[in-house]
Amino acid sequence: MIGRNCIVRLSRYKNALYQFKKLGVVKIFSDNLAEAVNVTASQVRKDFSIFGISGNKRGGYQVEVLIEQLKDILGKNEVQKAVIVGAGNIGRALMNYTGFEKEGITIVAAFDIDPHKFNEQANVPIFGIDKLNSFISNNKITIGIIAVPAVAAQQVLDLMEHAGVKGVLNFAPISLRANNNIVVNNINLELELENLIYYINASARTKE
Amino acid sequence: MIGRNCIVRLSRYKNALYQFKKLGVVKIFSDNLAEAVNVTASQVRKDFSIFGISGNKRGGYQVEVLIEQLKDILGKNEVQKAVIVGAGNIGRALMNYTGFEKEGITIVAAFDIDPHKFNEQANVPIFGIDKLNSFISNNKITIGIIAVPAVAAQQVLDLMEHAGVKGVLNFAPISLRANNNIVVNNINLELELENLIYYINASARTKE
DNA sequence: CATATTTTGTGAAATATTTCACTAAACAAT
DNA sequence: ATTGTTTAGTGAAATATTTCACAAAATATG
Ligand SMILES: NC(=O)c1ccc[n+]([C@@H]2O[C@H](COP(=O)([O-])OP(=O)(O)OC[C@H]3O[C@@H](n4cnc5c(N)ncnc54)[C@H](O)[C@@H]3O)[C@@H](O)[C@H]2O)c1
Ligand SMILES: NC(=O)c1ccc[n+]([C@@H]2O[C@H](COP(=O)([O-])OP(=O)(O)OC[C@H]3O[C@@H](n4cnc5c(N)ncnc54)[C@H](O)[C@@H]3O)[C@@H](O)[C@H]2O)c1
Repeated sequence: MIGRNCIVRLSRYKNALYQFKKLGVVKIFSDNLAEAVNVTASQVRKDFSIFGISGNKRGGYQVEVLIEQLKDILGKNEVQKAVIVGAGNIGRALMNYTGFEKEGITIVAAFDIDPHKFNEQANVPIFGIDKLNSFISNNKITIGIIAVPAVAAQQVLDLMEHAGVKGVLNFAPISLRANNNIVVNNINLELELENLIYYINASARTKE
Repeated sequence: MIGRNCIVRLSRYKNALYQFKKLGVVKIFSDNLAEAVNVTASQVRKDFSIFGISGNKRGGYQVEVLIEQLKDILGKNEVQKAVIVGAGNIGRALMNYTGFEKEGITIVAAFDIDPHKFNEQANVPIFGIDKLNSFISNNKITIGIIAVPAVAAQQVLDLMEHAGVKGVLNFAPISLRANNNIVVNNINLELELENLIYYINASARTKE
């Protein structure tokens, strides 16, 4: 199985390629991409070779072709539907965000336990949590986003898993238990800040 | 220099330890922690050995002591002050979040370019971006959070860097250029979802 | 008190990841 | 055509990370 960092780099290459494309760049070399993504040129070539992506010696890679190949590997050639559970601060920020659409990800509905939050007419409708199971199976939703308080997160994950969700992005700062038929990625902002603080201090220490 | 994954694990150990402490657990063994964090017991011990954390053979580690040692390594024994730039969806979600305080991180102010967003009386006051520089230096802020649109992100980073911020958490989905006197951690949610999609598909492929 | 058991701490071994370095293809220049 | 230059592709080497496995310490047991 291919490591997460490698897949993250593929996403970064793709993003960099979008920028290059916007600037009118048509062909690109491994070292241009390397610089844009802050890795070595051989890393770029090795990553590509793992996935059988090839360019032309002395001619580099065609930007458009490369984007398509990366999108293909990353499973971006069909629109992905996601639901959010928890229409609080984070949940609403995500619902209002328009940037996922251009990445082929649509947030189709949200669910909450608090009736004050319900709003079936909103752009992203907010339903009661009791509707989650049928909504997911009727609409073949594969992605769930957990944006509820930590205490409720495991229970929401269990609901999602049972309903047939295949992957979960979890914002609650606790580690969740899941079967291995479901993929869970955690966004833990406390941890990210903590991590930042470590490296700030580490870098201050090195400088003395 | 010690890799990010190792530091991330330290944070996870600490979080797991808080849970154990809450349950009244006083001493703990490497395999308990390993299970809680989903790594091997020797990984736990190796991590600890890197930082000179030691327990007692057959007696394991004292939960309270271990928490303090980890907090110390992670630089959590003093309160850290952070500012947000960009009082939009994400910026406001972070301002309203009370969970950072218990981690010793205080969001002391936010800054925006749009006068409609200004609110100097709010719990977390929102000022004009022109006040950023003096606020950071007067208040010795070390952490900046970028929550502005991608096009403005580099410019905000430059302002922060110039003002003396040492570490930045960036929510804009682009790669930023910084000197190496400043640490930048990126939270790229598009990328995280993309990554999730890759592994969902990969796991579907494996199962056939 | 002696013996058995548990669990740490850590070199060594095993894996995984990244970088090196070189071959060969593609193209340009003459 | 010939020669030179550039750059992809890739095994091999170098590094980094994780796991193994075992000696030594701490504690329990009889
Ligand atoms: N807001 C942030 O900036 C931030 C930062 C870091 C982490 N987080 C984490 O993200 C999660 C959400 O944070 P938030 O600030 O949006 O919280 P919030 O309290 O604003 O929103 C949580 C929402 O979840 C709903 N909810 C609670 N239990 C539920 C259940 N069982 N089923 C369905 N809905 C339920 C609540 O009604 C509420 O609307 C939390 O775990 C938090 O720790 C948030
Ligand atoms: N909202 C989300 O869920 C979400 C998800 C993924 C990524 N992001 C990223 O996070 C960032 C913020 O997203 P958002 O949804 O909060 O955007 P938003 O448009 O709601 O808010 C951006 C804020 O930044 C302010 N701003 C713009 N230029 C500025 C400048 N030069 N100086 C100071 N303030 C400035 C705007 O006035 C606005 O208040 C974006 O880069 C976005 O791509 C957001």
